[in-house]
Amino acid sequence: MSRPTGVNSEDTKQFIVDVATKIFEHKGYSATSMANIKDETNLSKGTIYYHFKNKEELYLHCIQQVSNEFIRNWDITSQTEQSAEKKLYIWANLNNIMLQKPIMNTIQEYFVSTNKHNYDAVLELYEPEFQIVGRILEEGINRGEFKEDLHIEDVSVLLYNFITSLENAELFGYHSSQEKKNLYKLAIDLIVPGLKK
Amino acid sequence: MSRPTGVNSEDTKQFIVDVATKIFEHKGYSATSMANIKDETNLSKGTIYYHFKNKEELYLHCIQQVSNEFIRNWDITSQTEQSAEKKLYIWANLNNIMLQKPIMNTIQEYFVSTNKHNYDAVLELYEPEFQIVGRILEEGINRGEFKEDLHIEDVSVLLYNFITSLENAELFGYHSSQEKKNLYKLAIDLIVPGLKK
Amino acid sequence: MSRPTGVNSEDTKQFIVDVATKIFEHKGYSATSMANIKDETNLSKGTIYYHFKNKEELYLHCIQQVSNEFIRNWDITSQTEQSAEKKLYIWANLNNIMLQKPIMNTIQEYFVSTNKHNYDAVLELYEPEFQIVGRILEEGINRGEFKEDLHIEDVSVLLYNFITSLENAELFGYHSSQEKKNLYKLAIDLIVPGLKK
Amino acid sequence: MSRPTGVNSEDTKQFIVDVATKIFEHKGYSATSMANIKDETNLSKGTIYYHFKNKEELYLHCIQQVSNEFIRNWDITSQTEQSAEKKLYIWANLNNIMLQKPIMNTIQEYFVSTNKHNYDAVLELYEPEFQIVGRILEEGINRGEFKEDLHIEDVSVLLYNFITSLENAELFGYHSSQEKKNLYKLAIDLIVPGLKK
DNA sequence: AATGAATGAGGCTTCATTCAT
DNA sequence: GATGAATGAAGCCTCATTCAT
Repeated sequence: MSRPTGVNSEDTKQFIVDVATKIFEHKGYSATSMANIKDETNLSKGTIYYHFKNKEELYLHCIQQVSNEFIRNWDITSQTEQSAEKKLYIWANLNNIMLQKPIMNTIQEYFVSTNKHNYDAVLELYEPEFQIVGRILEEGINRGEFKEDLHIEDVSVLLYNFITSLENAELFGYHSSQEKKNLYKLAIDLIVPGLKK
Repeated sequence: MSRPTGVNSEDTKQFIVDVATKIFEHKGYSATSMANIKDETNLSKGTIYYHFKNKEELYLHCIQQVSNEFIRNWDITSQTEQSAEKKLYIWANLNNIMLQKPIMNTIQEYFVSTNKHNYDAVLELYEPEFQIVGRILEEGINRGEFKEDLHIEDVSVLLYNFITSLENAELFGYHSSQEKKNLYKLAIDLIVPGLKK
Repeated sequence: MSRPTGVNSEDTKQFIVDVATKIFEHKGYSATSMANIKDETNLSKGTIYYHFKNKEELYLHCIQQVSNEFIRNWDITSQTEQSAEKKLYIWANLNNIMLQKPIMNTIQEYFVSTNKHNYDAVLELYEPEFQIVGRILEEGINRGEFKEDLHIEDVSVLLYNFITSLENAELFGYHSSQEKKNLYKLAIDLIVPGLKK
Repeated sequence: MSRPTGVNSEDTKQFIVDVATKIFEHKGYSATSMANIKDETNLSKGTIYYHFKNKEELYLHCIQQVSNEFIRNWDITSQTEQSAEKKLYIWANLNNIMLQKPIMNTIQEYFVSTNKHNYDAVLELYEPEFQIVGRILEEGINRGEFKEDLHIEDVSVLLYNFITSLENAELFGYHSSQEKKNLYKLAIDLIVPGLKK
């Protein structure tokens, strides 16, 4: 990722967010330093602080953008009329493609390391992504694909955590893109029988 | 948690581990400072360093102990002859009871924030716990309960991540003990159909 | 030594080096603390670390500068055509004037206390100064002043150590400038007969 | 060096001094820690503090012993009737053999790092060794070997520093025992013509 | 005599942040 | 808009020393 040349304020800000996101994804909130971001962007500390009040604001900006991007991608990918089951596979695959690292893995750490105590505020951050699962389930029930007595709320939580937990796949030796793709698919394979009528 | 009075080296060491584990669980590796541990134990910095070479060693000691404890508990709980399915429920429940926070959630962060690159070393840390799942699956297949073509390796990873990801339940509003218990149970309910013949 | 007012990065850096050099000369490597340097400069710890990666780099910077200064001075002082014998006196006197403390006395301690094992790296540090002696000897032999069978390498080591060891003169009660000057001169008086034909 | 077996208090104390001397010689005063000495002796910290009030006392004890040993050795070696010139060679050689490290190289560092300001106290520490040189010179003059107008005081300082500075020989690539021996001999070769009539 | 657990001051370094230019 | 020098709190760790046993 290289610094935009026809520099304009908004570009610089976006550039910082992009670089910072990569680092936060990789190192989490506390372990990422403003110096890391400065080094990786080749900008000055002053510039970063010109665009963002502090580390926290920059972090939240990154989170927000990744979340929005995911939603946008999902909206595009899922438009076509398809079965809820198919949509689960698409959703899992999108999670894999976008490697939704920060959302689950770093938000929690960010919260405790900044001594926040209001969990509701966390939830808000990934509420939109979380609702995607709920909507798929709802659709599946309405279409008669899934069991009618599924407790959507609970199952959403389970599915959401199940899929996002796979960002750790790397740790378990799933390095190639294809291996990961298969793992995400297998996850849905495994869960679908429990959902279907 | 209050300081043991009949002071003896091993007691002090164990006391530090117990306190530190709680803090690491709560704040993760980087966000936990040695000062935190000093304050919470009411011991001096020197004493903590007398018992542990450095923060990393203390952390690994904590991880190890939690892991061992889990294994020990599992060995006791799972002795009786039971179906693999039943064992999955017992295993999930044990995960809930022991709130296996540090293992999955902080190890990854620890690794990245300490610039470790050797993934094998991480795996080793929770290998024993991880194998539990594998053995249940194997047993289920041998007993004819589960599908013969299950890829044990992959499914272990999925199940392990699935269940350990639920340590985030709190975030999603599952506060009471009973709510959590139900969630863990529901997770198995959901996955069992995908495993069974 | 007082803080420069027309603050500019390079000035600050140089100011730190100048202050640090004095302290390292006086206390050696291990006994000099960054806090000493902070106190003596009236700068903040952060500022010192902004200019120098760590204590070691700062120390080496000081060493380097003192060495360079000596070489520069020598190059100026020794330009004129003179006998090798005369040059020895000039060289000894320059050593006295510049009080080459750190080079011999602290480098060794620095090396050991930082667990360095590569002797070549030490040598490099004062190689340039060391070569001065060699060149004087060579010149003396070529000019027919000194014995032809002098082993330049060995004698350089001896002369270099001889003269630099006199930085301890203070310890032996040589306090006034004149007393020291005489001592350095006497050293050459004493050694010259052994060199001459 | 291994711990004496027929343990008795005085043996233990001596053992500590012997081990500590080696470490002080190698690392100097500040860089040597009581933990180093504990590790190297395989004794407990308590034991070391039982025998020595503190690090400083232990250090001075070591210095004292090395100095005494040197004097004792010198007294034995130099008894026989010989020329002053010959004695210089013997003295230089003894310096080489005993590797008189701590005396010159660490005392200075010890003094500054402990904020001592009374130089006389340093001198006292190695006065006895220092006097050896003076006595050789005196003898040389009385015997008619050396110039009558030698300023014994000054020349002693020069000779003493000259020879003790060679403890750095290692740094200059003189590793083998034979190489060092030659260097010490060459030093005297070089200086003798300046002393002789 | 000997031990080793405990202490807290102080050492090196990193960090988020500010601000004059 | 952008820079980078400066700051001081806080982080990790080592050290000499004490003391109950």
